[in-house]
Amino acid sequence: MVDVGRSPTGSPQPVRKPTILDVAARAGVSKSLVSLALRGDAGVGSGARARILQAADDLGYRSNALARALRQKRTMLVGVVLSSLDNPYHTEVVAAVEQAAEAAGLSVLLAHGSRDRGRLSGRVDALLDLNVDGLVVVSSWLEAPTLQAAARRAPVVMVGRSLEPVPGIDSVNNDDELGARLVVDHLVGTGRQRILHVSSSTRPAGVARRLGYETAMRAHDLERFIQVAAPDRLGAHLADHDAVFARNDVEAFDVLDHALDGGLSVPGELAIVGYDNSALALRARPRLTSVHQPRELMGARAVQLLTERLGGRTEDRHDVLAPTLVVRGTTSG
Amino acid sequence: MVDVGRSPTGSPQPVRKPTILDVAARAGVSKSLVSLALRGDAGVGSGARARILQAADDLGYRSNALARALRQKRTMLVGVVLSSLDNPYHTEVVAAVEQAAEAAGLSVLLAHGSRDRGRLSGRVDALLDLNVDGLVVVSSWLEAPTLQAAARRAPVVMVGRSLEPVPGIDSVNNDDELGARLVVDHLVGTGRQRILHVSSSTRPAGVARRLGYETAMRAHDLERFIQVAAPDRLGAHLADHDAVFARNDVEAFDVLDHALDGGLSVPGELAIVGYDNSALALRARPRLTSVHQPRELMGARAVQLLTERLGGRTEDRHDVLAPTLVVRGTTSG
DNA sequence: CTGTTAGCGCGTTCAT
DNA sequence: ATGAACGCGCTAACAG
Repeated sequence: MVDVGRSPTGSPQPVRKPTILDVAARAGVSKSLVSLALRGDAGVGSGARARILQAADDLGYRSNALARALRQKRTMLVGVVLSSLDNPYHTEVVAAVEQAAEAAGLSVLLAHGSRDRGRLSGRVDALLDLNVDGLVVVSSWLEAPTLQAAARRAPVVMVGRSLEPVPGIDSVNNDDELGARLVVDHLVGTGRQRILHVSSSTRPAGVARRLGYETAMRAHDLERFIQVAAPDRLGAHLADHDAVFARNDVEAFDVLDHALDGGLSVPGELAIVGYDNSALALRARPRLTSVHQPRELMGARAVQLLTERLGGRTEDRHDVLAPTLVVRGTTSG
Repeated sequence: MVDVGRSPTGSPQPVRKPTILDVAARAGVSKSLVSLALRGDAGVGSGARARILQAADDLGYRSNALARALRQKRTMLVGVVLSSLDNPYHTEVVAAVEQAAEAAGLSVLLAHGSRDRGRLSGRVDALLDLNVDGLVVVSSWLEAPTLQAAARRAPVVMVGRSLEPVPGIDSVNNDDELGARLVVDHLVGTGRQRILHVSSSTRPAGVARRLGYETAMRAHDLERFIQVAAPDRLGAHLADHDAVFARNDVEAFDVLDHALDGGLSVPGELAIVGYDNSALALRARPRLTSVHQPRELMGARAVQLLTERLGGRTEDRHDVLAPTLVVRGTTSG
């Protein structure tokens, strides 16, 4: 019962992980040949190959990814940084990136850093320290210097809008101004005039959407109303309007909540539109009209841009995809 | 303009990352001393130390985490696997684990694997291949063999319930049976009798909650009603009951949605209770009564169990924390 | 005390 | 099919 490696409780520590040398010894060949065989190199005799595979299997050998990465300088890993686990849209983008990465034979590691600059850039470093082959940023909280420093270590693609375009990093975004215009046009087309724009933050995307709202409202020759406070401080504001265009679904959801609390009928007295068309839009009652960002496409493009960089491209690319409006209960019915 | 390292677009590739040797050369010392100095070893002359730090700074040197991990066999990394990015409760648990890990000086890497066995266990391997010091599993989809194999490589802690306790891995969980009893007692205490339990799945936690429901109902000498289909196939079922206890908040939210669609008043005609007390509970209208799992505590315990294992503990531990009921609008008002 | 040399850790790669 | 060198940082043993 002195069976190290399998204590009564099935403990973890004991067994030193077998290395390539153990496999080589067991198969009676050199470690070089083991390396070749395990990676399916053609020039390995079938006898040796069989013995090697057998030995590796017996020992439960797994090559040490660290050692390999150290030598090859590539990991087939792409890091994804995100600052918000609780905004469904962000996690949906992440899922899309994962899917595209997997299709490209890349493995995704996530690092999450709440909305704190320091922590977040620490997470970026953690990923880069692992020598990820590329980085996808799903957060607008990283500052240009941090991003550029990162880009010096690995290709970086930003999904979503950064404050200013950062030289050296690619981006995939939707056309926020167009999205805002779709919203305003739709609302005006259904007879709304006093359209309030709600945006609690000055995140880049929010700014772009606000500009889009202003432009579109001007085009319709309508008065602009902008509420920059958080939705829960809307107070009696809502009653003065017949529609709200919120910066994103999260805020639209909150606006809806407040409107209903205030006894307003939606969409009767107040129409509400969100942005992102996230899962939240489908949880709202009534269902939330929202601007759809083509996340699958965006995720796929992000990975594509990354692999292009890895392939040698050096010019920056900034893809802008067209959003679409999904009309639901908060503006019709 | 042959300035490699800073192409016109600020390209990434060029500059070979400086190694410890570069720093040593620049400071005119051996690489050993650089290593010592950078890690704050006492026995380094202040002159040398200054020159080394200066050199490192000039070069923007960052030690290669891979090389270090390879040597030291520890990474100060803890991997977190999760199978659902869209269940708020899961991401809340992850956030709690992150916070606790950070407090313990550990850095968290996330791997996400939808609800597919194969993919998920692939993600586990990816993390282990990076030599994470420990693994926290926030998913009930990993099978015992996979978990045990993982535990052979690093300490594994499961947050939440696995089908069977897996020897060799620790766990932190809430008492699902108690949670269910709290729900039933509360409902009965407010005059409900025909309480339907809704559970679309047979995940371990769901099973435990169902058992708890049955036990509690029996204790009250009440008839048990169990609906195992997804909430959207509830049909007219709801009208036959005066309360629903759903397996988790996601399903409770859906039940609420259907009840309202069906013209039932909540909580008047139908009371609804969820489980997890996730962000979703606060998005529902009326607000969802739900069983609170102490996630911060659970996250902290998970990290604690991990560090204990790293410290040498070999007996399994299974922490069970007490849930509490948070009463809100779907059962009162 | 301060600093150096030598070699390890593990897998890949190249010349033989 | 193999030995030797390599990638990069850590560390035990040793010299000044």
